[in-house]
Amino acid sequence: MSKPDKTPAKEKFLAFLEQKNLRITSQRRAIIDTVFGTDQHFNAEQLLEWAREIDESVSRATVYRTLPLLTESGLVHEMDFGKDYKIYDPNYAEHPNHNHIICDDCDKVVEFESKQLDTLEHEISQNLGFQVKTQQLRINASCDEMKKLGVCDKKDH
Amino acid sequence: MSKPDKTPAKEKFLAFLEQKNLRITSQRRAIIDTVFGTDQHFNAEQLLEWAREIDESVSRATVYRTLPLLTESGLVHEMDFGKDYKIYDPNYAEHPNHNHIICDDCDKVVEFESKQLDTLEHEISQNLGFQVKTQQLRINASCDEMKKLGVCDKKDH
DNA sequence: CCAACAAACGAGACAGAGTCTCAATATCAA
DNA sequence: TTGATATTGAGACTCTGTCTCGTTTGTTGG
Repeated sequence: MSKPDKTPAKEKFLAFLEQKNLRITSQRRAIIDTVFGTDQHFNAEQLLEWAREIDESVSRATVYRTLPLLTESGLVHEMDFGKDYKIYDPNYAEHPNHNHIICDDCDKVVEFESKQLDTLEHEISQNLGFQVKTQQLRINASCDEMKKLGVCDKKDH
Repeated sequence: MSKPDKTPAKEKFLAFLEQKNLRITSQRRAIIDTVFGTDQHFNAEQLLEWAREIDESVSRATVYRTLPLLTESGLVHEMDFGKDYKIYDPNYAEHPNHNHIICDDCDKVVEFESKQLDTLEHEISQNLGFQVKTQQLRINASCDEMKKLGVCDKKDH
């Protein structure tokens, strides 16, 4: 549930703010506590909702202003999969360069890393004359197998 | 410039419409002629603009209504890369399952296919208990090497 | 502790992509 | 030709995200 080195990310981000001469406001605290207090992916609207549970005064604008700082710090990863899919990953520092499988049936997002895949991508890119900067692989799939094991939690909607 | 079997896609789509008991209107004709008359990627707004050159009466709503039909037919592929990156590929039937390298410097989009990559993706997914339905790999890169060869057309903006 | 400056704030206007409604129109089979 | 109905355009609307502006709040130096 709670990982042993979960708090440091928060400290790192506070240091990041200080280093950039940015102020630590109560609203930012609420946002930071939310982000680094969860293991889940989230989108901007969810973050707003959660942060408001800590500090009701947090506004939409502040959330949108803080998200770029979080990604800039390298501690949170932004994944822009298009409409309804712009989500943020608070565990990026621990698992950079991971890929995503999205279950079309239950919207579950599963992450994985593959050195083999990374290598292949770099190889191909280099052959085409490109230097990889970032990559984003998304696989849409169905997880019938997993349902049997109760891992795929089918939502009713 | 013009590929030898470019027209068939248009015929296929007309057949697709007929099969679904959908009507062939002048607006749809304009859109179809545009889509299957280009090799380029495009977004909804560009398609609207181009189609209006053929038939000025084409509306935004009709473009947005027709795009799902085009993707449903399997002849056009939608790639939702998020903000400003939802683009459509009219050559999908000829090159399914291809991947994209986007040059961050010049916005050029280069496509590639890799059997090795596909196989690896399927392998990994299967190991995690998923059946791949669609996949989308986007690599953001810089193409300094290509610039020398004049392949990367740096835009001024 | 206070003052003052700048950073950060919230509210709400705005922007862009896309969806939806509805009355009018066009297609196509009979 | 006609009639049932699919399709249309205009524009209202939604949603995500950005921007402005007047106010508030951190921070630093005194």
